[in-house]
This record gives sequence, structure tokens and C-alpha cells, in this order.
Amino acid sequence: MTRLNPHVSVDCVVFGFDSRKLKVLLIEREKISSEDEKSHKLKLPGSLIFENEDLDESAYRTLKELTGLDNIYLKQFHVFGSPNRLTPEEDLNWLRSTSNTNVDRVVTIAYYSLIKLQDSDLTEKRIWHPVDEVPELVFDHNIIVKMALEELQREIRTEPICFELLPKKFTIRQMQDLYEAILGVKMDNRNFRKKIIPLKFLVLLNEKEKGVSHKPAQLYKFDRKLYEKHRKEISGFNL
Amino acid sequence: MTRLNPHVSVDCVVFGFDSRKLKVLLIEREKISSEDEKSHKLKLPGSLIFENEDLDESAYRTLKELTGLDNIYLKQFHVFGSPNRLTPEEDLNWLRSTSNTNVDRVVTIAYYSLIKLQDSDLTEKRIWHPVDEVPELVFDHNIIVKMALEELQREIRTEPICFELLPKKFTIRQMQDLYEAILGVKMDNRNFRKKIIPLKFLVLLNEKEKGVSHKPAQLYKFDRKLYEKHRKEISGFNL
DNA sequence: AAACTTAGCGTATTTTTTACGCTAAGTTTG
DNA sequence: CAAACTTAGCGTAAAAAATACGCTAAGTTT
Repeated sequence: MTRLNPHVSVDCVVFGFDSRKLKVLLIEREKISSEDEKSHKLKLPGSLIFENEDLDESAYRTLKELTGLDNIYLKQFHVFGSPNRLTPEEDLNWLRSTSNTNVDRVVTIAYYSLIKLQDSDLTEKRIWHPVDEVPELVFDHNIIVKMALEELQREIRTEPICFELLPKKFTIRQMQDLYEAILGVKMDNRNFRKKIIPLKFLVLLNEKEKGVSHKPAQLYKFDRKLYEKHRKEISGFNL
Repeated sequence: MTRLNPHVSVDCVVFGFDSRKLKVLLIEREKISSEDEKSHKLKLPGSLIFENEDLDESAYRTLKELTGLDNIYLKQFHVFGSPNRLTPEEDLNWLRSTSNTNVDRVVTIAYYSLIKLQDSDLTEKRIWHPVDEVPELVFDHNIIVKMALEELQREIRTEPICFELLPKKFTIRQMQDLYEAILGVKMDNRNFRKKIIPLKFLVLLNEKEKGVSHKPAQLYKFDRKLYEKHRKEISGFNL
């Protein structure tokens, strides 16, 4: 038996929230020959890892190149490396033609990433896909998206990561909409506020929502310092 | 920049519970030359992955070889692949001498695994180490153990995995001891029972504990079918 | 027989969750 | 400009879950 000696890549499931739906960033795979004009499969942003590059570093690089953003929230959540994950053949042929290496097996480390849509210049609607309407992707990327969402649903209940998807200043309603979008449930606005407002790390700003066609709501911000300070008292986030 | 083309291994953090403490299975690294007689570092059980071998399969194989057990609970929880994780030099020299490949970088996929100590023949005390007294291990294995424990602490609150560590038939007290050992807290026995006993998937057996020097307790078993059936009603496990 | 240990049931109190009524502050429509 | 409409935001009552702790029962050990 010989030892596995694969290439290793990172793939990123980038989530964004447009104040209605949770979306995923998908890119078109590079067209190589004209013959595969018919195929319009999309893929997750990803990259092979360089020698001497740390795993996380590689994921940050990939996202930096793609979005121009630094300081993005990134979390490794699973490794995919089944011997037959590079199927169907059609996709593998495409991979062979784009990469100059002799690919036979690629182990990929999957990350999910949360970005504030407002900050990025990636606002072209084209590339963002509602997470519940993701088209067919190359290889096992559909499975990767599914697992990323499950992971996000788990994490958002106990970790203060919703603020990575919201604008710096946000309303309680926006926060509720986000939770509803991610968890796929409806919540009672009055009970939601009652749980959220007492949280010690939410700071009420002296500023109101603008440009809405109804009573403008108060804006809040997340204070990470206060969060760290009170995290013991907070028995999780529990939403 | 060249592409990373590393070897890939699996490392397993094997947990066991001896009805007092949570323990981890550690093995002695193979001695190669007589000169490193002085060094007694331990390591996690692990193995390089074979070509054409699935990742999980490789972890199962490693554990099967080690414990003789099938159907072990295994969960991948993190990948470690920093370019400089194979330090200190001393450890790397040892690795070079045991492996016939030209190792310069190994990406390792870490699993944690739960076994019923009673079922395994690995009862020699020597190899089991209390999880809070793990000695210095090779490479980054101490960090891997630490992260595995954190993952276990998270998972045991919402998933029915405590039963992987308990005997098939167990008492409520044993279950409580296990939770206390893993979470590192004391719980009130009366309140613990009140939470546990109503769970629909715990089956009261018509059998009592034996060989204890006090009032013997009722034995229970876990019924996975019932668990699957009621999992919707169970808003998590929440202990 | 007395002392000791853990099992196992119960009760009272506090905290958290859930359900829902209602007014206030804006915008849009006619 | 008034009426209709929408969302913000406060409050109250009831149900459910978590916490604290008293006590008896059923065994073992001395």
C-alpha cells in the first residue's frame, strides 16, 4: 500500500445577508475549451494550498483575492477527501485542463465565511444565490454548502457571529430577520426583543434607521470587548 | 509558488470512561535508535492515509488495529496542517526515522472517538491517561487533545453520545458521573434524574446493579430507534 | 443493631419561555 | 389633511424549565 500524497485545497462557503435572504457566493468555473460551452456549472471559491502556506492563511488569501476584504470571519468546518469525490468525469476533465498538476485526488478543507454584504463591492446580484436555491455545482460542492449551512445554524445559537453578517449599525428587527433566515423559522418580535435587548454587549446608539417607509427603529452595535467581559455570565447565546 | 503536496494522516483522540475519570488513550512512539532512550514522549494513535482509502476509513482502520473493536464512534473535528507543526526537531527526526518517506509536511485530520472501556481489552492502566493529566506529547498532539475535549464538551450537551462511553446497561448515577467528569462540574443528583428519566429513549430494565457496596440502582439502556423517533420533540439534549 | 452510603421521590421557589394585547411613531394613500 | 397602514416598542399573564433542598428506602459495612 502506498501512502496518500494528494494535493490539498481550501473551499469557502461565503455567506451574505441582504436583509431578506441568506445567500451564498458562487463563481463560474473558468471556461477552458469552447466545447464545454453548454455546461454552466458553478463552483465554490477555492484554491490549492501553496507550499509553506498555513491552511487558514490559504483560505484568507482566497477570499482576499475574491472580495478584496480583510478580516473576514472564517471557520474551518470539515475536510472532504473521499477517493471518488472528483466526479463526475466531466468535472474532472475540466479540473485537469485548468490545473497544471496531475490531479488524481484532492483533499479539500472546507471553510465557511461570513461577510457584511454592505462592505463588499460584490453586490452584483448575479453571483449571490439564495442558500435554499443553490443550483447544481461541481464535484461535491452541493454537499459542502449543505454542511456549511448546518454548521452555521448550530453556531449561530451559541456564538455571537450574527454580527459578522449584519452591518456595523443594525436594528433589532434586522437581527431577527437574520435569525429567521438562517434558522428557517418565524419568531415573535416582542419576545425576540425581550431576549436580545438585555444582552450586555449590545450598545444602543443615539441614531435611528433611515430611508425606511415606516417608523424608523433604533440602531444598535455589537461591542466585542463587552462580550468578552461578560461571556461567563452568558450561558451561551441561546436563541 | 508551488502547490502543497503533503502526506495526510489521521490522528485519533480516543476517550474512555472508567466510572471515575475521563481518560485518553496514548501510545508510546516506537523506539528506533537506542540513543533516544531518554525520551519517553507519547503520541496519539494515528496513521498515514493510504492511496484509495477514504478519510474515515483510515481512522476506523487505525482504531481497529489498535483496539480490535469495530463500530466505534468516530468524529472528524479539525485539520491541523501548519507548515511548522512538525516541531520540535527532535520529534521530526524520530518521524523521519520511522517513516520511509521524505517527510517535510504532514497534514493531519483529527478525530475523536468514544469507546466503552468494558468492551475493549485495552484495560492495562498504563496506556490510559486522565484527560486532565496528559503528559507532554509529540508535535502538536497536546493541542489536538485539548480541542478534542472542547468538542466533546460541546457535543455531549446536544447529542446522545454519552452512551458510547457508558456500558450497554448503566445507572442514572453512572450517567451523571460521566457528565460531571466531562464537563468538570458537580450536579445535583435529584435534579439530574428529573431531567433524565423522562427522556423517551431511555428504557428501564428489569435489572439492578450488582457488586456495589450500597443500595443497588436500577439499570437503563439507550434505545436508538426511540431516539430517532422522538428527536423532533427533543429540543436538543440540553444538559 | 447501629452507622453509613447511595437510590429515589417529593415540594417550593425562581427563572425562562411562550402567547398575545396594545400604543406610538412614522409613512403612504385618497 | 385625515384615514389607513406598517413596524417599533412596552407590558402583562400563564406555562414550562431550572434550581434548591428535605426526606425516606434499601442496601452494605462495622
